[in-house]
Order: sequence, then C-alpha cells, then structure tokens
Amino acid sequence: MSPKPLFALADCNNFYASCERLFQPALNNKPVIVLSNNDGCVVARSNEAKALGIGMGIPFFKARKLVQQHGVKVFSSNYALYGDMSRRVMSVLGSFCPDMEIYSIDEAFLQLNRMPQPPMELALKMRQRVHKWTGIPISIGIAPTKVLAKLANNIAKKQKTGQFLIRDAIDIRDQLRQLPVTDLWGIGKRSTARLAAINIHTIDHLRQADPDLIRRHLSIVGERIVHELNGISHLDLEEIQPNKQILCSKSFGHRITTLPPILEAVSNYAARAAEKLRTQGLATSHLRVFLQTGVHDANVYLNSLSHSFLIPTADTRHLLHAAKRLAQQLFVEGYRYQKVGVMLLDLIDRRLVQEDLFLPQEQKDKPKLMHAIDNINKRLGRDELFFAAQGVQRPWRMISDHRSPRYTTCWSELATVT
DNA sequence: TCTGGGGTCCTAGGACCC
DNA sequence: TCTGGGGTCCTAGGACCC
Repeated sequence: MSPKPLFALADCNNFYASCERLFQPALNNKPVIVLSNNDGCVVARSNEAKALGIGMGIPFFKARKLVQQHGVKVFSSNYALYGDMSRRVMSVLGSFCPDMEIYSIDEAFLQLNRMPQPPMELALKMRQRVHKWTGIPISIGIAPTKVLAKLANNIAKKQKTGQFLIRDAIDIRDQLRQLPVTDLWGIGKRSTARLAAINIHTIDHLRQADPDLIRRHLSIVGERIVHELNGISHLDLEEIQPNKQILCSKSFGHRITTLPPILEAVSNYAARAAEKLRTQGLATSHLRVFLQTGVHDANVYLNSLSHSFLIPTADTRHLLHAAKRLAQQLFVEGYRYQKVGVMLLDLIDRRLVQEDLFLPQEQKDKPKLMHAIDNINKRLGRDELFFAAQGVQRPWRMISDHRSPRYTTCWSELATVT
C-alpha cells in the first residue's frame, strides 16, 4: 500500500515579471508589468505593481494612467525567454522529486509521500536551490490534496513566508474558512454565482456541504472539490499526455477588412500548427478554421468551417491548402475582422497512420521535406524558411512594442556585460 | 482607438446499432 | 392503434485554468 498522498504545489512568483527582472536587476523593487500578446492586457505584475492597484487581466489602456504616474516599467510578452526559464526551474524541481506534474509554464505539482525528509524542510531546500540556480523566486504549498495544496500556496504567498503546510482538513485555519469560494481552484465566476444561490459563500460552507447537492449544481467537478477540501484526494498527478488539439490563433495588430491579409495570416497559423504537430510526432485528420470580428464590436461576425483528411497528415502543404480554402469560404465582405485561427483535432501518433497505396505522389506527405524545413528553422531561427503563402511584409502582425531581448535563446540577443 | 492565446474536462442531445 | 432498452460515438457548448 502506498503512503497517504501529500501534494506540493510549487509556483513561481509573478513569473513573467520575475523573468524580465533577471536581466535588468535595476528593476528589482520597482513596479513592472508584462502584457499579453498584441499588448492587449496585463498578464503579470510585480508586487510593487500590484500594490499600485493595477489589476490582473485588465486592458492595458485602462492601466496607462497609473503606468505613467508611477513610472511602471512595461514589457510585451517574450515567450522565448519565459519558456526557457520555465524549463530550467522545472528541471531543478524534478531533481528533488521525480514524481512531478508540470501543470503550467510556472507551476508544478509534486507528490511528496515517498520522500524521506520532512516536507517543510524539503520545501525550503527546493526554494533556495531554485532561486540560487535560476534566479526565480518560488512559493510552495503542501497538503493532502491538490485543491488544498493550491490553497496552501495562496497562503504562502499572502503571508510572504514562501511556504505553507496544511496537514489535514481540520488544519484549515479560521482565516481560511472565511475566504470566498471563488478563491478555490476550479470555482470560477459562474460556479460562485450558482453556489451563492444556495447560500454557499465561503470555503468552509462548501467544505461542509452535501456532496450530492453540490453535484447537482456543479456536476462532478464541484463534487470532487468538496471531497478534496475534506482531505480526500480525488485528483492525482497526471502523466504527460500528447495534445488532443493544437490551436494557433492571434489577433491582428489592427482590424482587417480584406481577404488577402487574412489568407496570409491563416497560412502562417497553419504552418505553425503543422510544425507543432510534427514536434510532437502527431498527425491530424481534422482541421478547423475560424474567423471573427471582436466580440465587443458593433457588427459581430463569428464563424468556423472544418475539413477532414481521409488520411491523417502532418504536411504543411496539405494543411495550408485546406486552411486557405476554408478561410476563403468564411470571408464575408463588410466586416472588420479581428482574429483568425487554425485548430487541429483528432490527433494521432504519426507512426500509426495507414498510408494509401494508390494515392498520387503529389498528394502524399513528404516527411523528409518537412523534416528538413523544421531542422533549418530550428537551427537558424523560426521562419528562416517559410512558404510563400505566408507572406513577407505581414502587416497584420501583432503589436509587440515593449519586447525585451531573447536573452537565453538567441545568439544575437545575449545579455552583454559592460 | 485600444480587452490574449492555448489548453482541458464535463454534459446533453442526436445518430446509430443490435 | 400500439413502437424498447441499452449501448456507443460524435458534436456543440459551457466552464474553468494559467
């Protein structure tokens, strides 16, 4: 019998902001924010920026005044940098405890129940080593279930102790009981409203609620949370699974009213999606393209179309062809388009694809050609080699006015010492 | 003027089969 | 006139997360 579960959630503090500060230490103790793609909204804030009252997820233009008033340093998101720093943090964590699930770019769950050291001692060592080796500060919450570990992590952050242990459900302190249900992992806006309708407002209300009642209102997802709050683990570490879908989509830098730039953009996303597909050794048999105006626009258009491949493919040429044709069909004159996207579904392992003997040569996948393209782009940088349909000028490209250098992944942008 | 992108899981309902 | 029950698979839509 395996020992009782004990989960740790390790989470990087203000991850994107911390990454930016690594290479500009002058920004330590200064307010820093990082923007989403297209410089649309605020997705990360240093503690100083939080203290100024800059909210999470708010559109950038609403924060502009505060930014100017207090000289907040602004960055566009730099995923090459964050992805690389994330890999470094995760590899340090993994060296402590191999039972690890990388949950997001800045979070990992660890199963500590087979570790010989006392959990809090171990947590301290992990935090120190991650900080020393990568420069990134992390917080760790520990508890018998994932939902409680998330909660413990919140407390660790709020108390600035950097780590917090919830031994069992009874250990939930009074202050925690008063917290609103919306602070819980898995309880969003809708669920909060539904719970309020049956007079459940705090975490403790929910913990004591009848699981069947909660199931009727919030489905099995809600029921599991009730059990997890009571220290009964219903959510395990999850193994890394191949993706079930691949989505490539970005808003245009500016609204677009004509077809040609849309075709260029959709070609780019199809090519990028194909690349991701091949990196994971997958093939797709179902491609969907969607085209839309902004949802807040006066004149809204939202539509999507699909194409099925008889034989699953991972060939950029086939995906590109299908995506362009669908985009053409979707396009209607008279709208100001904001976004186009390509979705690949029904993904399977490429080695399992059954080829069609009688298919004409030109319709077959060309894995060697694709491999060559991928290799060149990997060595020389993304988009060194691309299809003509992807366009050269790319006027529709997203706005990224404040991006920092790719310090750790690009030779020409390495940090220099002066 | 300006509001991200990339995912997962669950449920309900329809089609279809025996 | 009367028309089952149980199962699977698929899809769309909802909700949530970082």
